[in-house]
Amino acid sequence: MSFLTRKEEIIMAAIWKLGGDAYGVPIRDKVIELSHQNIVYGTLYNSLEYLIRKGFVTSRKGDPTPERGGKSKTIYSITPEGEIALQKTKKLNEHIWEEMPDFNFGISGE
Amino acid sequence: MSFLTRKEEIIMAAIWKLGGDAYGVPIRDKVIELSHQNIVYGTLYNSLEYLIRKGFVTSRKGDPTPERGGKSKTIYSITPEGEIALQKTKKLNEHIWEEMPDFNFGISGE
DNA sequence: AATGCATAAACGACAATGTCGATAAAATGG
DNA sequence: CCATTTTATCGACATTGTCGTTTATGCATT
Repeated sequence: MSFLTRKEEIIMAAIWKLGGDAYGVPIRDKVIELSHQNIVYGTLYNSLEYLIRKGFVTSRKGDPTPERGGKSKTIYSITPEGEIALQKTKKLNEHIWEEMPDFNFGISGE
Repeated sequence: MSFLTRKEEIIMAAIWKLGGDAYGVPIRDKVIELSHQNIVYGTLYNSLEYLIRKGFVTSRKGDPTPERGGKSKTIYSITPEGEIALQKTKKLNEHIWEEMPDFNFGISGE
């Protein structure tokens, strides 16, 4: 495709809204908040892997200062290429939806 | 997911903009116009199949009055469920992109 | 220091979608 | 009939999406 997939878009937007980099748990929370849909960690980390392969995201190990426990956090950051991809996706969205003729869109009841 | 995928979204939007139903060739043209990306028929018809399975689109054979030749056209139409899916996708887009903090978004040069 | 608990990430198998090139089917004009 | 045009379908393979399970790591309590 060359655009972000829907899932990628949501995940990238989530990281973006978290300031451009964040680790798995808050990313997941934000994805759920944005999409109103659950996402399990397996799915999230897999998708992040795809994004890394494409060069839209990088990852690095975080500080070894966990509050309570757990593996060391992996911080995911959006790359410049990732920003561009996000921007292109935004443009695509706008283009797709502009001047959308309304037949009976959203007027189901009256 | 439960949302339309990116490809599905583009194809649905294309049919929508064509008045709610259309056959393969104009759909393809519209998809290319909307996405600025090529799409081969194999891809298009496959995706249409997925949409049919999901109940977002129906198909029927068109009039047997081709201009020059070709198999009889297959007309694809958006169902009420398809409209709803399209609407949900639109809402999702809006939600994802609202209040998007601009770091240096789109300001690459100066 | 062992055990259990909580947190974070990674694995692995399989399903769903996306992609492309090649092929088939139908109709018309010569 | 045959070549050409138009439309649709097939089939193989790549990429993404999904989920349940497992591993790693550190803190707290005994």
